[in-house]
Amino acid sequence: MPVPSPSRTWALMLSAHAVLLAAMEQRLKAADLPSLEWYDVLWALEQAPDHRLRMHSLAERLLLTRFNVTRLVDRLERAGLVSRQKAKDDRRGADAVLTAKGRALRARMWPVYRTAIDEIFNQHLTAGQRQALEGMLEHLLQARRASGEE
Amino acid sequence: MPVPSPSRTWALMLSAHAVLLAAMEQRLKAADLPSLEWYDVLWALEQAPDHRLRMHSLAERLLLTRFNVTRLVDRLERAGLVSRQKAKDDRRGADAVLTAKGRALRARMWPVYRTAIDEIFNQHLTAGQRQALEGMLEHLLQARRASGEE
DNA sequence: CTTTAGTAGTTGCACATGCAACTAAAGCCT
DNA sequence: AGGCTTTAGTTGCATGTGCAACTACTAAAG
Repeated sequence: MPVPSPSRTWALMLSAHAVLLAAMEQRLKAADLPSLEWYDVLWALEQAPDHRLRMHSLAERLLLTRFNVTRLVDRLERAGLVSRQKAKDDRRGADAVLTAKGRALRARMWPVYRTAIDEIFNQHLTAGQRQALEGMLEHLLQARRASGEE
Repeated sequence: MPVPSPSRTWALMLSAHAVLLAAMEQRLKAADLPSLEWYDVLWALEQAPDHRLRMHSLAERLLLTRFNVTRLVDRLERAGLVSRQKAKDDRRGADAVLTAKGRALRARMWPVYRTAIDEIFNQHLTAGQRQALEGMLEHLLQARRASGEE
């Protein structure tokens, strides 16, 4: 007769993620801004050299599948926030490139997102707790990476 | 000129969630079992008195919207894992009721899920870390609840 | 070269989700 | 009782996601 409750800690992690993320999204929506997913794309591109990334490395950074990124970029392109350009060195490839409008939108999103992170997340933890949490999460991620590349 | 990286801790939380959850789902799929979402429904019902729950309280427990639960239960019902029964006391209401088949499936899923939680999550943290983590997550959730019910 | 294998990205189709509108039944209020 | 509001749950429609199959190109092997 197993105790069938999944590890309490893991269950809490799932709940906390769901609740906090929903709260974040709500903040953005209330400010008439697009989703966190769009923010992630814009931010990934803004950080990238020349504000451009190959589709597959964008997928890797965002932890999404290639075909999902294809369509995510479709949407951002329709909204004029990024544009697609054929890669020079490999004629199969395409870069997603941040547009001026995309940069401007990200700049408008960031203060809202930042405030939400502070109020929903950071503010409720001490610096020591945040550091401990980072350590744990990084360790978990690293363990996963190690087991994935066998 | 804001530093536009979202809080590193928060970003790590998002990444870790995505990566660990994907790993969990993969384990289930590799064992030819349905998703965690289905597990959650089955487990919520198994814990409930009489193995039944009103649709809206199921939604609340699973942190899903009502209409999403409607269709989630549709799918589980089609698979014979739960059945719907009109509530007696309130003729608008409906209960989702766990079937024998549903119980059996959850029993088959649990060992796989449990192992995955151990190997992907628990094993990489000390008991002290898990406890600290639980404390933080609970505190965050509680802060959210407090701010939600104003 | 030219065949074969692999990689980058997209697309068709089936399925899942979000939102607003809907039906049906309670619950109030006078 | 009759009407107004609220609550439970479902559904239509537009949008998003997952998987396998596809096109176009590159790279490797003979």
